[in-house]
Amino acid sequence: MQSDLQKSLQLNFFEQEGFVRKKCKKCGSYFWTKNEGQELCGDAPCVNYSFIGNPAGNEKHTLSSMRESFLSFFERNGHTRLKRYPVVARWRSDIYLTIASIADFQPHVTSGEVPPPANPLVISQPSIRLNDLEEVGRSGRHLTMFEMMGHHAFNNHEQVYWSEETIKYCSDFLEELGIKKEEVTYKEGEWHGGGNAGVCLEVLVSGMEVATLVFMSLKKDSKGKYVVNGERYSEMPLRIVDTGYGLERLVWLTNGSPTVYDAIFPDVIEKIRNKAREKASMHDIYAVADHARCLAFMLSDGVVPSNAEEGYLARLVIRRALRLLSRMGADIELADIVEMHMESLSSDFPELMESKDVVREMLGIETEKFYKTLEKGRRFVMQFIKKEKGILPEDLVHFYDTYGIPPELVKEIAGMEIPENFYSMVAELHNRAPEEEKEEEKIFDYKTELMFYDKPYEKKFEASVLWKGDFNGRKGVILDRTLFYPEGGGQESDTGMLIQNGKKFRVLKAEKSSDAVVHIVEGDEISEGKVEGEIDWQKRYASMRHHTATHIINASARKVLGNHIWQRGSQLNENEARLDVSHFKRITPEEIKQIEKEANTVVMEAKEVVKEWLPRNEAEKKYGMRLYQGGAPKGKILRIVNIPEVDTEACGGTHVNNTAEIGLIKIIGTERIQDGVERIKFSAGYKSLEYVHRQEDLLRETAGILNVSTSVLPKTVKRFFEEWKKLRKQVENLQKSAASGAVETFKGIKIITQDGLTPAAIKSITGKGKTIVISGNESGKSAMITIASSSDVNIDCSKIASEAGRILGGRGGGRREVAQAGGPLTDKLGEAKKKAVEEVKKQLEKDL
RNA sequence: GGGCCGGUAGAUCAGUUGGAAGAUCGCCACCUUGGCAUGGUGGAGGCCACGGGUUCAAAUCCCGUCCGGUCCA
Repeated sequence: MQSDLQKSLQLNFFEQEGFVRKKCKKCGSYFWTKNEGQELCGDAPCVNYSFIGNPAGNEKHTLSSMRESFLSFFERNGHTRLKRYPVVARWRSDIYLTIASIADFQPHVTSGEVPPPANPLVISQPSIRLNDLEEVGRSGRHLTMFEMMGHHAFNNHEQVYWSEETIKYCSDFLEELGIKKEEVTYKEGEWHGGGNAGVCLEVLVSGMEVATLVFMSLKKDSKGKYVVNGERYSEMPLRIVDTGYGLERLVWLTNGSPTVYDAIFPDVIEKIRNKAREKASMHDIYAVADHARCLAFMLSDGVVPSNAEEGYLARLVIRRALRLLSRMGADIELADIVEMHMESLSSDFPELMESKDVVREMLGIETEKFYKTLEKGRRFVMQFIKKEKGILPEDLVHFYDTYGIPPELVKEIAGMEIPENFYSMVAELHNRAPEEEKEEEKIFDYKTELMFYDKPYEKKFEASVLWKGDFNGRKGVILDRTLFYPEGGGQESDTGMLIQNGKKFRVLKAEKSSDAVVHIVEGDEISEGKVEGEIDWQKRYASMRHHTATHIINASARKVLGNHIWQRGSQLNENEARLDVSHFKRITPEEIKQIEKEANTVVMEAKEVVKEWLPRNEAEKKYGMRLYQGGAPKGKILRIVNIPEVDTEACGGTHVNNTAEIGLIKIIGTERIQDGVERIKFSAGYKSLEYVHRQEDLLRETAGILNVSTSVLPKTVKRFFEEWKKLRKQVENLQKSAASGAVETFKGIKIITQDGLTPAAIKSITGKGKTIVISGNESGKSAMITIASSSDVNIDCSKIASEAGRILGGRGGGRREVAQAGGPLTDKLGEAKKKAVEEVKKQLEKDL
């Protein structure tokens, strides 16, 4: 550690309380202790846990009582208590899951852009980390989901507190738990994450790290003077106290049980054990109990199991739990275990129970899917063994990667050993070059006033040219203000005209570049000075309808399908809109109708669409995390589009003033773009009408062909299709029974020449023996001949086909017993058939 | 977001280098039996996902669409 950073940890607290700084004999790190004789840092692996069977503190705590002790301690000491954030980090684009309490405030608060929701604050944040998945259950201390309790202070303009106060709080809190200063060791260290870094103190009790006190004062900077973990950092104006107390670890510490699992959810473990086989491994039972708790949070916070993104992480945990459950032969469903957790957690987190039914259903579907995959895999492996006579390690990897067949299953069937480096072999497959860095965007210092927010219904405006020139190879113009909506938030850009001195410049597109809007134009050179602008109102108004309709469809889908519905993307233009939502099964036609009905009800209720600008914190407080449907918005002031009692979203798009303007919302179809994500396509206003008209035309045209009324179309089409199938069969059968064409007997062999025979008929005829069939066929631009013989006739049809094909101007070939020839010269079909008969006879003569 | 597989009879799947659409189970009818399980014989059931391309010829090769499976970040 760099010495100036190190010095910042020489706190007055240590001096006043009689702590001494020492260097660990084993690992060489520096630590603070009250015991002069202490030689080791007090952290694993230098020392072992000493609290097992010998709990620390004056009272055995539960999760609930420990959490409350922590939160109320800091509340008493001037901190504001915050509710937990979801375990899905929807406000962040760099991580899927919330991995720490500080993650709640990254990047906007830690960057200084947005003030913290309270300062200082205290929170207990459920966090999920899947890095050590393999260790969970086995190590006795690893968890996939844990609560990180943290008190945070953000020191910027106002100075809240820094390291001295932080360590005092920590020490006082531990003493309240009955852990004396003599029992605590503080180890110096560095911390980095999420683009920030700083020094930290690890708080160690009885050999376990129970908390980390981080003093975040650095930000990533390639020219910075500090180096942490190989990256350069520089000092930042915002200094952040980031503490993380492990709730589960503290509970464990005060219980002294053999594992952390026994301390935090003993009842769940007991129930699983009762249902499991006698010899089931405790490691497996612990792991299942842990995974189920993780799932309780993930699934009820709206993660839908999927083959991509955070949904895949949920599936990973589910499948691991299912595998363990089946290994221990447990007579209990995963959903039951998850529900047990939800019930016992519900007194502290009542929101978990709200999605109980959906969670059950999702787990049911996932369980079914998993066993189906296993069953398919089992059959596949058996067949593979039969065919290939052996399985190579590469095959094992391929099975897993492509079909999801776990190697254990292959081992069970084929008895082969799983290579030690199996998972690194899988990783190898997915190795790829790091992504190319994006080209740096042109950054302008100009700022364009966005007029379309205040005046969404204006069509014309006047403005001055601030800049003109080349913009990524096209002509660009920046104005001081504009009505043109630049591409963004899934909404396409406006088009229109710029007019200067009577000269017109077509605007093809508008793009945002930092604070400026660049208009991409066509035409002569524009000059400095004033311009008039006019947007293509038809296109804009249709886009506005589609955008507001998108919010309504989102809300309607949530109402019909459930609370797990979140927007996963959207695209809209003047013609149609599509909305991707998280959902765990296909949306049925019936549900589509319901969503459509809900949406159009909102339209008919003629609700006002309220648009307002709110500071981020205020908006979150007022409307909650549901705001973030379209991903993570930037900035400290958010634009809120609110359809009262229906939907509220942070959104920068253009919207109509009243839902009645939208007109008919018509859902056109759904697609499943990935497991767990459904795309709903729809249109609004005139576009819906156009769609309905197209559908009607289609029906009328179809009915016209059949000369029936549209109402009997299905019945009629069905009848025709059935009849067609029946007739086709009849033709086949007739041909089989009566080969009525020319029959000639040559050397005791029947030579049948009849055109238009179906393959099935030819087969049936040659099946009788001593027969040769030559059948011609003309279809459009080409002629074809099939030559077939029964197996007791010694001729080579392939050669004959080759000859005949040449006559038809093409080629021919096939097998000995049956061959085809064809070519474009349809008028030579007769000649080709004659040739074929001649060749047949020639071969028969030779044979005799 | 990226990669890899697949879509053939009601179900599970074969289908070789492009050259006549198959097996097993299930279904129907008949035979065997006092009846049932079973056994025997015969039969029905396929726009080979859809659209386009290459070719004399495509279930097979190429492209696109739709539907499904799976792994990774």
